[in-house]
Amino acid sequence: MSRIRVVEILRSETSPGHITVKGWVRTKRDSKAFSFLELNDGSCLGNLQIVADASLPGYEEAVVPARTGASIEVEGTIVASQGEGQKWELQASRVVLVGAAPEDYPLQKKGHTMEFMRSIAHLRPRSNLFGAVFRIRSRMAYAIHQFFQERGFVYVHTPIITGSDCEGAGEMFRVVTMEGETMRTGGDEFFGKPTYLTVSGQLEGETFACALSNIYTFGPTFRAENSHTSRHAAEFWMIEPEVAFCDLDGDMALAEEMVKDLVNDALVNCAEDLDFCNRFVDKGLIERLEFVRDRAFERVSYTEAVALLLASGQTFEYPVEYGHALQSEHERYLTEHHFRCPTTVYNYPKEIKPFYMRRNDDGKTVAAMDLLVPGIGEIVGGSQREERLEVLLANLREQGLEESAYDWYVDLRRYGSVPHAGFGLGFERLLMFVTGVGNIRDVIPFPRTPGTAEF
RNA sequence: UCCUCUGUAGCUCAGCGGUAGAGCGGGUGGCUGUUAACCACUAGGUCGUUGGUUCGAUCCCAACCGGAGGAGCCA
Repeated sequence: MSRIRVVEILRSETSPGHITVKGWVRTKRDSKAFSFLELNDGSCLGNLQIVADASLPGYEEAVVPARTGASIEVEGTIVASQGEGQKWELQASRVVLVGAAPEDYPLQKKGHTMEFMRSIAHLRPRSNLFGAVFRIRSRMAYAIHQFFQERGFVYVHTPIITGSDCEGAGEMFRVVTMEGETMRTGGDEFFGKPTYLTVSGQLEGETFACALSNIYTFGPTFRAENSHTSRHAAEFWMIEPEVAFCDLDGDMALAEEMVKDLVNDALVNCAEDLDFCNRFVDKGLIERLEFVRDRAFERVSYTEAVALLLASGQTFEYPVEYGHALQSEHERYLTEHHFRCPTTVYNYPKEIKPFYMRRNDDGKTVAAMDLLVPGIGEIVGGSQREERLEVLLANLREQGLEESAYDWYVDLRRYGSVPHAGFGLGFERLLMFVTGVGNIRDVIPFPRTPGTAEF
């Protein structure tokens, strides 16, 4: 008999009748005459309650040893439950123990700390929270493709191994080939030159935007920063759209629309899992997501933001000063106290931003933007790109960068240059925002952070 | 890289200058259409590592290792 998924049964209006389910035992309650088993197969948060009479053939061999963590296959009839707490239950006619779980199975029927769960990352998806988080992660990945595909964006796979050693977006991991235990470098490089793991697909993405108009990338990104925070990982996923014939306003509008769309998608399609997060992770989660979906985001220029912070009367650990980057505490004040909603800050001083951002007419600022959300900070960083050849070359020189290394990038400005803009959205930061989970390590299946590459 | 906190049973923690306890989990028995079930009994620990102080250290000190939070950097 073919297997039916638990989610289908739990959502069924009428009894699916005689069926087979397969999954893992979450808990079991024995009585003399029968056992209750809670079966979860990962198709949804909820478990299916199974009633197994002690008179079943094979009860001793299959049901008795089917303790928490064991995998089983059960055939039987779905009937309305006599007990409180569930609509349907499975009256078993046959139970097969597929894989036993000894009594040292680490996941107990109690709350565990997130730290402990990280130490058993191979088993934590079997818990309620991590099952929910990773179903949401999957759905959000799908929703991202849907968002862009519906708007005519082309998905581009930019390289993971890159030779651009000064993308300016952070410390990079070096790619080398091994000769036994020694690394082959110098004049004997596999690629003929030093290569690195990408820190951004933006520069390559721009080339495709200047051909296919609207593109996006969605893939792994690597930073070798020695960061020990709840918001940084060495390996994470990033979404980077790039749009030709687009200015900063269009860029900001796209970022805001995207965040709203993804939040809405989660509310609609991950309701049960979000409800769990709302109850056990962050009590205000759903209210906040609905707020983000329904209300317009705030927009302020960097100059206005600085004035606002100076006028706030707040004492900050780092003083607010025009020309300096906004500190975490400043961003937090804006999103969590002043506006109390997602906020886009734009037009930053050119000195604190990279060479490729478009110089504004005031000569002092560039057309950059950061979308900040309460609780997390920057979730999107983007800009209109400098499309004027002479200005771009001047920027390269001003920042002491080797012009020849960016030859192909500069070519975009030599041949049919167009105004264009784009941004990067940290996938995991979005997930933290959507699930309320406070640590990036808990929205990545097997997180890589300094000193940790287990599993 | 810097600052702070932390490391005691499988898990979560308490404790004390004279070598340790609880709850949960595990095991055994009982009971019940149960649902983080309940009741009784029971087994688990060279108190992160290495030095130092001391008659004596799990407890005090130092270094190291691991974990967490914050800062910077950013996504």
